[in-house]
Amino acid sequence: MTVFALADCNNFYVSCERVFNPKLVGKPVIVLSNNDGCAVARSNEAKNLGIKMAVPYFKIKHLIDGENVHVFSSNYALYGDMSNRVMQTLVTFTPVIEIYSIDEAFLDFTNFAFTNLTDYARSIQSTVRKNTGIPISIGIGTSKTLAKIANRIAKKSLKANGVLDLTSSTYIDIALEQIPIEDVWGIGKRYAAYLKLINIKTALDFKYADTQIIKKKMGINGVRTQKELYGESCYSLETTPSVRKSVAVSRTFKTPITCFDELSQALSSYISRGAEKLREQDSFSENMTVYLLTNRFKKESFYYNSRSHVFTTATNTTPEMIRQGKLLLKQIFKEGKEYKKAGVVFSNLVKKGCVQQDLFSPSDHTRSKKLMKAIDKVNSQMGRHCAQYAATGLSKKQPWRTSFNYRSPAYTTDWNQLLIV
DNA sequence: TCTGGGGTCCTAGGACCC
DNA sequence: TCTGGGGTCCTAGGACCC
Repeated sequence: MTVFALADCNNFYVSCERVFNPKLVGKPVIVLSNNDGCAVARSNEAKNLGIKMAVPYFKIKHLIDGENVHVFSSNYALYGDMSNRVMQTLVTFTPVIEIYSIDEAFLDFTNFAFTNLTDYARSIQSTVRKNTGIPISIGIGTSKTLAKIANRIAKKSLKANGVLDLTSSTYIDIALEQIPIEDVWGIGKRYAAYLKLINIKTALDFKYADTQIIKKKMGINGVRTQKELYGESCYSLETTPSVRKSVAVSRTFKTPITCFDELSQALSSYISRGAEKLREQDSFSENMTVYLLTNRFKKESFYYNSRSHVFTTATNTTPEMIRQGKLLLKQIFKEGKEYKKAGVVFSNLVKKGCVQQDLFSPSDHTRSKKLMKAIDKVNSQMGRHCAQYAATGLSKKQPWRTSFNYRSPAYTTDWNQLLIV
């Protein structure tokens, strides 16, 4: 039988801010999404004030001012680096680990037969805290879904205090009864709404529900989730990070754009970033999709359109992609609209060495490959936007640039922003 | 006034093949 | 009058995750 532990950082982005700013401990703190749009991380104190996940900033402004909530813009350089530190510590406790997201990892405890798992988890918890300053919770179960549920309870229950071992079958059903159906891993808003209609309200209801009904409505994954609640593991640990099957870059603009040239600059910079990501993982793209849209909250005037291009030979060369991207943009751009967001998706990715060449127009990419390599090197040594394409615009004050008005310093990744004590 | 970004997988249906 | 069966591949859309 498998045994998995899920280690999950508590209110991760907020905890990262607190490590370098201890005055924030015990106070309500939130971290906002791009353009300071929505609350994407909340301290427990902020949650207790009723600030919900992903709520727009402008809707809670009164609360923030009234209750003295500390507000931060997203600081991805800091969170990414802190995440690495946490993961590096976790690896020292078991080499069999799946880094599931920026703040979560599954650990394989399967062969820890002579270990008290709760004690072991507590020592992981305290070591991570000591090494990084980040508080984590750990849930243990015989399937990933049960480990997730154990983690959820570990976080909320005072008695569990951050660690819960749910491998003993005696307690599983008691735990499942406390879990609302929408909190089960794999069951989102849509399925939860349906399940409640047919009187499946908790994880326990789901476990003992008619499998045929689940299969019909939710397909094979619904059945898997049900099995996982029985403790039968259907999702194994993915220990080797898999290469991406698609790469996307998109941004919402701070202020709407009406002008084609500005839109084209924004899109060119997203394509440029996407091409960099492709080169980072040695992938080439066969298919590029460009899309744009107006404010999705103004339903009456909403406009969305997209167009794709298939490259004869898969590529990751920025200028070639920008050229095609602009052609696609021209096809979907409509005069007089107020655009709020644009993006690009690269799909049908091919690994280096597997790119199908064109028999009738064989091309030599040696020069462009050298150029891309040189540009990537400059940018990695001198900073991301050091060398860029003119198509992305030369002005620093483009209206489409994402704003971060409350961003903390990059304490751990920039010599000029070190914490001064 | 103001509302994020980046992914994965599954399924149904259409086109096509023999 | 009466029109089969089995299979693959691709795509769009819908669901989910963080």
